[in-house]
Formats: sequence, structure tokens, C-alpha cells
Amino acid sequence: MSDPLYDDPLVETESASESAGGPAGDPPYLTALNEAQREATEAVDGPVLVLAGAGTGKTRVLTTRLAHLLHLGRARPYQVLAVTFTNRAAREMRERVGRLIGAAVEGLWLGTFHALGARILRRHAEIVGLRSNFTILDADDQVRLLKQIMQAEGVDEKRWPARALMAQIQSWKDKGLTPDKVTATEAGEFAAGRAVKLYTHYQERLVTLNAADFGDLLLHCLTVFTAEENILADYQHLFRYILVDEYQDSNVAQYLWLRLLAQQHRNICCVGDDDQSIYGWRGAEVGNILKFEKDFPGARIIRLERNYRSTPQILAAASGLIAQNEGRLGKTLWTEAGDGERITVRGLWDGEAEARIIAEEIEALQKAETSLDEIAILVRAGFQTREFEERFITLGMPYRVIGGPRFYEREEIRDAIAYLRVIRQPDDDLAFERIVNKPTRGIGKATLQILHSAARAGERSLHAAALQVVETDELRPAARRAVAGLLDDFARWRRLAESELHGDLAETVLDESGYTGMWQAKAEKQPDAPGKLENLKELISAMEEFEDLAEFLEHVSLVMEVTEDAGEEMVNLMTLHSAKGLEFDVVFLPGWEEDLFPHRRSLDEGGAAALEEERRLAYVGLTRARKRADVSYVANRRVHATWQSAIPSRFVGELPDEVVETASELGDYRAPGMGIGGGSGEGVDWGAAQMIGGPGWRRYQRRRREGPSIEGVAERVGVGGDFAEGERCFHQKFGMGTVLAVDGDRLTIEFDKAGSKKVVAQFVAKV
DNA sequence: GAGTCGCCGTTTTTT
DNA sequence: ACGGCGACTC
Repeated sequence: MSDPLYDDPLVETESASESAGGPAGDPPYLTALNEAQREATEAVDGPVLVLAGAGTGKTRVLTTRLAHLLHLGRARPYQVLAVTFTNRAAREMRERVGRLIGAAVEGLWLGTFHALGARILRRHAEIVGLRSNFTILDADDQVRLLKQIMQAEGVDEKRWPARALMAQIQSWKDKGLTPDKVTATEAGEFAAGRAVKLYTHYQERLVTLNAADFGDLLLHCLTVFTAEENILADYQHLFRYILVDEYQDSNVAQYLWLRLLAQQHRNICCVGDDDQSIYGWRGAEVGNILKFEKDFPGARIIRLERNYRSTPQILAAASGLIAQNEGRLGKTLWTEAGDGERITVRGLWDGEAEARIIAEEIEALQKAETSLDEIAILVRAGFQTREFEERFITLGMPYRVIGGPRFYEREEIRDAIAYLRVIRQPDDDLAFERIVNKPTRGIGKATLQILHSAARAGERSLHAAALQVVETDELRPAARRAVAGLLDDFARWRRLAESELHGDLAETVLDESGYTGMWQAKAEKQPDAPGKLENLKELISAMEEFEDLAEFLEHVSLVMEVTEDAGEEMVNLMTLHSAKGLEFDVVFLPGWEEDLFPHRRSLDEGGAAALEEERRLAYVGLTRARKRADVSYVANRRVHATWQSAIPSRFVGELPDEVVETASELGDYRAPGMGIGGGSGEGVDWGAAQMIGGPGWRRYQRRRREGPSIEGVAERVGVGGDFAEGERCFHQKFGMGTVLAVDGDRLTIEFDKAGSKKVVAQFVAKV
């Protein structure tokens, strides 16, 4: 496939199709596909839903299909819309399609929903009251803006946090609801029913700020499409073919957006896997994929079920697990791969032991020449990475945490960008406010207050208000000079922006504003100051990769991540959510405990549907593994401050016995010194604890699913309660202590060495 | 405008 | 336990 179909995006599609050979010879990219893949690739006309199980060559189908329809001459590159969810997926698709069609890839409308939404919206911004250079706000900006609005409206921020309102507004936007469309039932109880009013104000403020948030990038498009039929018709004609990746993750707004655009040609191909829908809590509608046939009558449904990634054991484990879900479209993954190991299930004493054992396994793998890049630890929640990190640091084992804090979210980077935002778009109050007194230049609260009221009175931005206020004597002379000085600086920088290269401009601005100087001055007191200066340098050099300031700022707001250069081999540490779409030779899945996975809060909020989503998450985790998957759980997990006893996840019990190998570290359950091994009937039912994790336990769990609640089991597994105040006791972790208080099975114990702690009676032994 | 105190929340997260 | 944030003080 070294010969691109197109060297030049302008090459005639017809001639390209001729050169590809007649009916006798299939183009080589087709013959490399299996039957289902080939069917999905060749069914270019009409609506098609491709149900692609994990590891079945989904991206390959998408990219080949795209190349194929260009090859057939059905469309020119700019007539094809290819949508993904993440920048990572967009990047991958761009690369892979580029390998097939060459430079023509640049002509495609290929990108994330949001990037494409922004691209369309910038062309028609005036229809929703924006200018085409509008700013894209991030979550931080949104919260600050909402706080201001809530303060102005006198909403008690303690009772109704701005973050919650942001989430609410986000979810309305995900559903395609502008403020006028939010119904009374959906308005909810937030701020005594004033949420919709706040939403309205928020949207108004965004217009004065010439800004849009992420949700707006799609929502405003919908408004444009509905308000201006001609514009919609233009796009409907333009996009002859539409391809959508990860369709199970689409929300209502995205669905509406696609449906409008696909209306004319109806050549829409959605690829997805209902079993991998894990973003329901963020507004994704599995319903979209389930009702595809209804939305697009006559749709072809093609299943990709042959898996090229994992061993039969891993597939069997994943399939057995996911089979417990109802409401699936149903797929059965199969593979021709022969061998493989069973998946390992380990029960361990606590999180520390878990980190230690997994690290040992990784060291063994390393000795056996497995690259660390091919090993991943996938956790349910971010805090779980900590124990592993600590362990890796003491061992000197290189690791990377994927999805940690991001470059563009760092304070100094956001500040620097705020300066650039104000230069490009003076009405961006949020950016202006961020840096107006950073470094301190004598523009304090009082001054800002005056600027704010002037802005409100004149219904204009802070920057515009400031320009006017400095002409009057409303401000004290010192403040007036300071504001005037800053405005002059900005005017000068703005002129400079026209001649200077944007990288140099940034350097000048950070220098002249005193921003760099501020961190240099702080270097003595703040140990992270040098690092921040480094980051600023990195930012400036990163800017040089972009055409101009506008393009750079667009990148910053739409692509928050920074592509990491492949350097040293490292173990990968990330949440199950961020692992979707990735694959590794070896995957460790720690923390399979009730309340952590499936997560308690998820279950509390979403009930049965949420449990199924958690199960899909487990499915995603397992199917990331090519050769080996190790599941583990612990008996004791420290949550926040206190130790909690834990029960193995019900998902452990749902793994088919035939493909599970129970590891023998279970001995850890009866840790030496517990002094309870023989104490039958007293304190802890260690018979039950020994059973945990073994095949017997899994049967027990399976039985339990049909039976009563978890609470009942907790009572049977560990019966606390017969401790008395003042009694002496022993705890594996904290040693000897005296019981201070008894609250059901929770004991407050004054330990001789460790001080006073709350622990669960189950893990304390009498002496 | 910087420093200190006390209170709250603490799943997943892209864009 | 801990960090972040708002309120308060100097």
C-alpha cells in the first residue's frame, strides 16, 4: 500500500478509478480483508451500521472504506465527512487513511465532532450572534463565568455549586436543548428552579464575550441548520458520504447533527459496539445505535465478530461476562488463535500487596523480554494509580500515567494563553480577568469592580469598558495609570501581532508583561517556579508548529492533550475509560471489588442500567489484552482516611470457571499474626474469607446474584458486633489496640502505635 | 495583596 | 488524609 491512490488532492477521481484495474482484479487493499470486513467496506451506498466487536478490525474497515469510495470515484475528498470522538482517533484515522490515499487526506472533513462543529460554526457564526473569531471556553472558564452569573443572581453558591450547574447545562446541551427548549420537567430543582434562567443568562453572556463552550460547537450548528435551510442544504449536498466512529458514544446533539447532515444522500456509515458504550454518564445514548435501523430505514447491519487481538481464553472471559447484560444487539466474538493462558484471578490482602505483586509480575515479564510499553494497569478510578506509582518509584520502574493533568491546563500555560487570547479577541473577559493583575500591577479588586459595573452598564466587555473608563476620572490616579498602561501594552502587542511571528510575539508579551519575571522572582519561594518557566519555553516552541496564532489557539482549545514523543519504554497506568481503543500484550485489572468496581456511586445513581455500563467497562478492560489478563481484588482497601473491608466484585464471579486460574496468593488472607485462624465462630468467619476468590466463591457469588442484597452477604462474611468497649484487640496493619467505641460493625480503636482509627470489626481479632 | 483558617467533597472525562 | 476555595485578617 505504498502507492497512494492520490498524490494530488485535485487528481480526477475517474482517472484514479481507471488506474485501479478493471473488474478482473480487486484492488489489493480489499483482498486483505475478511468477508465481513469486505462487506462493510464495499457497501458504500445507503445507511450502514457496522457492529464491530473489540479487536475485529474496526479502524481498518473505516479507513479502507474511505479509501475505497474515493477510489470508486463516488466522491472527492472534500465531499466526505469522517467523524471521531477523540483527537487520538482522528489522528490515527488521518495517518492510516493518508497511507492509503496520500495527500488527498488533507481534503477530507476528518476530525472530532467538536473540531468539525467549530469549523462549520466559524463560517456561520453571525447567525448565532458570534463573530468568526469567537473564543472556545474550557471547563474552568465556564465555571468562573457561571459563578459570576450566580453571584449576580444572588444564588447561594454553597448550596448550589457552579460546577453542578455547569454539568446540568452541559447535559442539556448534550441533549440538543437550547434554554427555550428545556421543559419544566427537565428544569429540575437546581437553585429552586432557576437553573434555566441561569442557563439563559449564561448563553447571553457568552454572546457578549464572543465565546462558545464545547457544547455550543454542536448546539449552535443545529441552530444554524434549522434557522437557515439554505446553509443546511449546502452541507447536505456537500457531504456525499458520512462515516462515524464509536457511534455508541454519540449523544443526542451529535445524533441530530449527523441525521441532519445525512438527510440528502443517506450514505451514512456508523461503526460502533454497543458492548463498549461506557460514557452514558456523560450523555452518550446507547439508544442511538440500538435504533439505527429505525432512523435509517433499509439500513444494512454488518457484524464484525472475528477477533484478531486476543487469545481464546481472554475472549471467553470477556464474552462470558458481557453475556450477563440484557439489551444488547448481540455479537459473538471468535478467533482462530490457538493457545493462550487462562486469565489469572488473585485475591490479596490490601492495596499495597496488590501493587507489590503486580510490580513483581511486571519485573518478571520484563526479564522475559516483554516491552513495558506492552503492559498496562487499568483501574476504575484515578486515585487507584497512586499505590502503583509509589511502588514503581521505589523500584525505579519507569511508568506513565495516561490521562493525568494536562499541559494546557497548567496554571502558567493558561495564563500565557490568556494573554494571547486577549490580543486576538479583546472581548474575552475571562482571559482578561485572569491576567489583568498577574503579575500584580496595582489593578486590585476595587478597580476591577469599577470596570465590571462599567461593563455591565454599557453592556460591553471589560476591555471595552476599561478603554472608556480610563478617559474619565472614575479611577484613582494610580489605578488609572495602571489600567491605561495595560491597555497600551495590549494595543501595542496587537499591532505587533500583525508583523511578528506568533512564537516571537508570545515571547515578547510574556517578557514585557512581566509574567516571566514574576516566576523568576518567585523561584526562591516556590520550588515549582523553574519548572513553570520551562513549560513556558515549551509552549513557545510548540507554537511554532502552527501556521498562525488563530490556528494555535484553536488547537489549544480543541486538542487539550500534547502528543507525547515515544521515548523510554514505560508501564502504562490509566483508567478503564481512557483505555478504550488501546491494546496491550498484558493487562492488569486491579481493584475488582464491590463498591469500587462496580462503583457504588454509579450504582446508586443509575441502578440496573449503570450496573450494565460498569460491566461493559469490565468488558472493555479485558478485551484490551492480547495475550494475558490478570484480575485482582483485595480484602482491605483504604478509602480516603479509613480502612474498608472489601468483597470481591460480582464481576469476578461472572468470569467463566473454565478460563480462570485462581492464583495461590490467597494465603495472604490469613495473614500471620491475625490470631484468628482457629477461632471458629468468633469475630470473623474465615471459612468464608478463605473461600473468597476460589471457584467456590465464584459459584457463591453467582448464586448470590439471584438472591438478596449485598448487605446480607456482608453480614455473613464478617460478623462484627461482639466487641465491647475497652476490649483489647489486634489488627494486621495497626497492631495492638483498645476498642473505644462500637457502632454496629464499625469500631473506633485507639491503637498503641498508630493512634485512633475507625476500622471494620471483620478485620480486627480478639486477643 | 499575601497569608491563614476552616469547611467541603472526594467515579469515570472528551472535547 | 488531603487539597481547593472562600472568607477573613494584617
